[in-house]
This record gives sequence, structure tokens and C-alpha cells, in this order.
Amino acid sequence: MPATIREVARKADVSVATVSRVLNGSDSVRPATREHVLETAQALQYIPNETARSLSQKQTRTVGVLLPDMHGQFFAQVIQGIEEQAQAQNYHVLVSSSHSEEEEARTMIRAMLGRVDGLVIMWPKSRVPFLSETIPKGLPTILLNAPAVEGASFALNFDNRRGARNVVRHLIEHGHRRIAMLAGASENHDARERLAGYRSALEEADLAADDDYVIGGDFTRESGYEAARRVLALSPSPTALFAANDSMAIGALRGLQEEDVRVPDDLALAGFDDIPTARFMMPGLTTAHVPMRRLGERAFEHLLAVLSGEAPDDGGAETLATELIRRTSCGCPPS
Amino acid sequence: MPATIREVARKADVSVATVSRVLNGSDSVRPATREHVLETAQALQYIPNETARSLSQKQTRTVGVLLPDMHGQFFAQVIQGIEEQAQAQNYHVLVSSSHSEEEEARTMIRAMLGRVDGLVIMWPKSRVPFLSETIPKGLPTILLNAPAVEGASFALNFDNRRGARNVVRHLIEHGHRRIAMLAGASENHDARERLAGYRSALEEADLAADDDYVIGGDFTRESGYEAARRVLALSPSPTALFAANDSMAIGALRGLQEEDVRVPDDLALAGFDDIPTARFMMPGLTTAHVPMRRLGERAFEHLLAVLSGEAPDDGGAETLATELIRRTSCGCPPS
DNA sequence: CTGTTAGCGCGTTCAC
DNA sequence: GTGAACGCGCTAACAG
Repeated sequence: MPATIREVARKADVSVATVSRVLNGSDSVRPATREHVLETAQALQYIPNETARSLSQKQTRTVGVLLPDMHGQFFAQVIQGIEEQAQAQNYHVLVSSSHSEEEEARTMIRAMLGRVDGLVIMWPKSRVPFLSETIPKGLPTILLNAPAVEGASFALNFDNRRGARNVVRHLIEHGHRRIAMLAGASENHDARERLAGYRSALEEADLAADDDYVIGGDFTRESGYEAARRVLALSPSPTALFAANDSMAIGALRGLQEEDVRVPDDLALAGFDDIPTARFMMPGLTTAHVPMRRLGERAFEHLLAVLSGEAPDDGGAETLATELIRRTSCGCPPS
Repeated sequence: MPATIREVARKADVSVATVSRVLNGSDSVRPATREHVLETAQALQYIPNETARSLSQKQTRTVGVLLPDMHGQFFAQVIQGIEEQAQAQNYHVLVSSSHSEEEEARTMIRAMLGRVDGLVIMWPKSRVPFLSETIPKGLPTILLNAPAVEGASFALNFDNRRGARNVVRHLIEHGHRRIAMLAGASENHDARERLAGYRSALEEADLAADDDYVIGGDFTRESGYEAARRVLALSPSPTALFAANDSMAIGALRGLQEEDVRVPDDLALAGFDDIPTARFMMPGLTTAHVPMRRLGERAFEHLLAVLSGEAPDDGGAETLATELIRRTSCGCPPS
């Protein structure tokens, strides 16, 4: 239905090569010719067939993005970070969300093969086994929030351990000595790192790290809500609670308030991520800010770099710093 | 780098046509031949080049999705709805978020042209002028949350007006007679409809609709937070506040609580959307549930229908019902 | 500067 | 059943 380059060429009385030249801005074409071609292209409402271009240029100018199912707020921010950079470079973004199941992820990756020039995969699970088996050698791949780099071109992580340690340190500075932790799923890489950060802060302050004080959760608000009760059952009672992410902290806050526990007076609380709502909780949630959008941006930037041969393809890594955000749930005065 | 169909054919000692046949499942091929081809394809790690397939089949099996910048849960949910359906039908999703600027949207649409078989565009602004000028005739387009259907194949909306009316009615049932509204931007279609619903509920109950009681916002938490002060300055004081979306309601709740206003005792509060956090606010936020994910699913379903000729391409419309969710911010007892 | 031509990788008639 | 050959729309040498 739409006009092809050939029709434009015929109508403008030039060759397809010339049309191609003027449309791709490049080469040398006589200004008069150029203008004439441009006009007839306009008149014919000519739109280049991107599929054909991709085929002949052997590049799709598209990156595939695979994200886990959860991470509601993250989803948006990461993609927007990627998308913004991509857009600026005339690249496109093909998304697909696996449901955190290995087999499904495999399927999705296979489906994207041949449609993308590179991949960005967020895979917070501990096992990252499928990469080398599923992704063809030579397809640049950026791994997000994943424990290992094997088979990937590059890995991007937050500084979870240090961030968590800073949060817990801050709680300690407030005078707390019995600090419980609401942990994430043990097979989640971020969750493990944050737990490790918690432990190292405790150790560094010569505080006992009682395993009973580590309560299991799964990063959902619901699990945080349910954990509140278990925290209150702890003996001796902790005076502070560090949740491995804000969603759980928000769930826990709700659960605590239902039990008339005052935060931070009866129990100080801190989270991780600094999701947008954290600031609007009452009290405001102290947390570690995680640059989600930046993660997406860096992922694309680096992908583009290896795509254009400016960066090696053999597994570098980078860590993005987090920042302690003091609000009032930890006991800090309102600013 | 990857193997082509030709190599498979040569290695298997058959023609490319045969390879193509077995790979596309169809036609009649001798079982022995089929198996042999399958094996060598496997051995060569053959992966069909999707770009080439698209070119020869004149279809990309890809849908483009254009969403406004407004971050938040919506983004994720709508895309996931679309993506899930697409995945099931072996389609792909190309995303791109405009920044709510017409010109930018145009650019993004143009960039996707020739790469997609259809478009899903969310455009809550009142003016939807660019469609017919920018989108080639014949490219199926589903419009989301938009006021008009001109030039689109189909339009999908929430029942904002009815939903808002129900929320306000509920507030009235609680005995409130002075109900203020925290409205969204006036150029936003959803916001206008919700305002209209508010007004009709008031009218229906013979309550005065004082314009002073309508406070302007922009759907962000921040605008809700700032609006809280203005609500408190109203005279006579309203006894209930209806926010046009949950984000603003959450911002307002925070602002009110900072002023020691008790919700719902001093001021009842209700929102709209039922975002995941609404339930975890303290008090729980009464709101209208909006099936965001379903919106995405329906969008793809219908797009596929027109793509396969099962549905007309000439501008039908559908409205998705919302549901009143009673929590405690309106004065309802905890369940 | 510009036109001709050969692919890009695959689906698909149309003969055999 | 199977193979040869053409075409999808465009880019990229290679000639002029």
C-alpha cells in the first residue's frame, strides 16, 4: 500500500540509489536533485520500510529488554531510562516481561533473537545459567541486578551492600542496638546483598546478629504487612526495623500502625529503594535511594558502546551508588 | 554469523523450500525428510532471521505502544497487559514514551512506522489532532483514554464519569454534604470526566456545586500535597474530599496528617484508580478500581482482531467499568 | 554526481 | 513430495 523507494525514483526520474542517498543524508547529491527527490517523496508520503533497511544493513537498531514480573515501579523507570537514551540515538526498544521463570525467560529471549541488536536483561535471581545456552555468541548483552557476568557483555548493579550498611549504620547512630531486618527472598541477589550489608553494619558496631531478628519476606507490600506481626512477637523487642525494600517497609508500616505501634517512637523503620511514595508515607520513610532510571540509561549507553565497538564485549561490570535519604521514620527530625 | 536457511538446506541436502516448509510446520513433507531437516537445523543452531521473514511476509508481528510520560504504576500495568497477550499470540511490543508533547508524539509515531503492524496510543489530552495527519491510512490504531475516535480503529476508555459519581455518592451516603474535589489538569480527558461525575452526583443529591470547592491539581502526589492546605482554608470547611486520582489523594493525605487533620474523622477522603499502595495507606484509601492491566489486554485483543480482519477498522469504542473499593478513609469501618 | 546491479534471508508460486 | 527461481524494499559497491 505505501509507496516504495522505486516509485519515488520513477516519479522523480532518478535511480533508487539517488533516492536512497538523499534520504540517508549522506553522500554527495546535486542540491537541485536532492530537493526534487525530497519533494516527490513528500508528495508520495513515502515512508522507508524499516524492515527492508534492517535486512540489508544487518542491524535492526532495536534493543530487547527483558524484565522480571514484579518490580512495578521499577519497570517503568528502568524502561524509561533505556527508552530515553534509545530514542536519542534513533534506536527502538522491544520489551518483554518474563515471569521470573527460567524457561519463560528463555522463550522470550529466543523470540527476540533476530529482531534485536542487543539485549538488556534484569535477572535478580541467583542462578544465571541460561545466558550462554540461550543467547548466541556475539549478541551483546547487558545484565542488570544479577550476581554473575558469565556470558554477558557487561553487568550493572546497585551498591546494595554498602547502601544497606549505611542505612543500618544510621539506625545505630540513632542509638538502636536491637535492629531487626525484614529480608527479601533468599534467591534474590539484591536481597542477599542487602542482608549482607545489614550484617556487616551490625558486626562493625559489635552488635550481635541474631538470626531470629532476620525475618523472611518477598519484596511485596503484603509480605511486609504480615511480617509486622512477627516483628512484634520478637523477644527482646527490637527498637528498629530495616526492610530490604520500600514496598515491604510500607506494608510493615501499615501493619505496625494497625497495632498502634508508633513509628519511629516505639519502633524506628527504614527501607530501601526510595520509591516515589516513600516520601509521602506518614511518617516519611527513611531509605536508600536507588537510581533506577539511571540504571536504564547506563544499560543502553553501554550497550551502544559495545555495539559500536567502543567498548569490549567481554564482561566488565559497574556498580551504581545508592544514597541514604533521611526522613522521619528513623527518628530524624522533620526537615 | 548465524546460520541461514541456505546453509541448513545444503547441509541437509534438500532445497531451501523444504527447510522452510518443515520449519513453518505447514505443508506436506515426508516424515523422514522433516526429521532430517530438523536435526541439521538443530545441529547448526539455526535461528530464522525474523527481519527477513517480516520483509517477505509483509508483516512484522509487532505492535507499537505509545504512552504518556506520567510515570507510575500505570505504565507498567498497561504494558504488561499488552505484552502478555502479545506474547501469547507470538507478537512483539515496541514501546516508546512520549512526554505528552504533541510534536514528540508525532516523532515517535513516525519512528515506529514501518516497524509495526499496529499501534496502541494512550493520549489523555483533550486534543487528539495528530492522528490522521501522522498515521498512514490502513495502520490499525487503538486509542486509550482519549476523548475522540477520529482516525482511530477503536477507542478504549474507563467509565470515569460513572466511577466518580459512585465514589461521590458513597461519600454522600456517609452523610457528607460539603464535598470538595481535587481535580486533575483540565486538558486531561480522564480528569474532566471524573470532575463531571463529581458534579452529577452532587446535582443528583441536590447539593450545591460550589466552584470554590473544586481545587486544581495535576495528578501528581506533590500537587495533592500542596492542595491539602488549600482545602483546609476553604470556608465553610468541607467534610469530605474526593481526589481525581490516588496519587493526589496520597499527597493530600500526607499534607492533612501533617496538619493534624484526622482522616476520616475530621475529613473523609477518597481517590480514584486503586493503585497498589492505596490499600496500604493509613487509613486505607477508598477509591474506584480501574482495570489498568485489562485495558492493555483489551487493547491488544482488539488490535489483533482488526489485524486479522475479524473486526472493522472504522472507529468503534468500548468502556471498561470501574468498581468502588470501600476502605476506611471514607469513614467505612475496617473490614 | 548518478545509474546498474547484486545481494540481505526468507516465503512462495510453479513446475517437475 | 520436492526444487528452482522470483520478489519483498532497501543499501552498497562498482561503473560511468
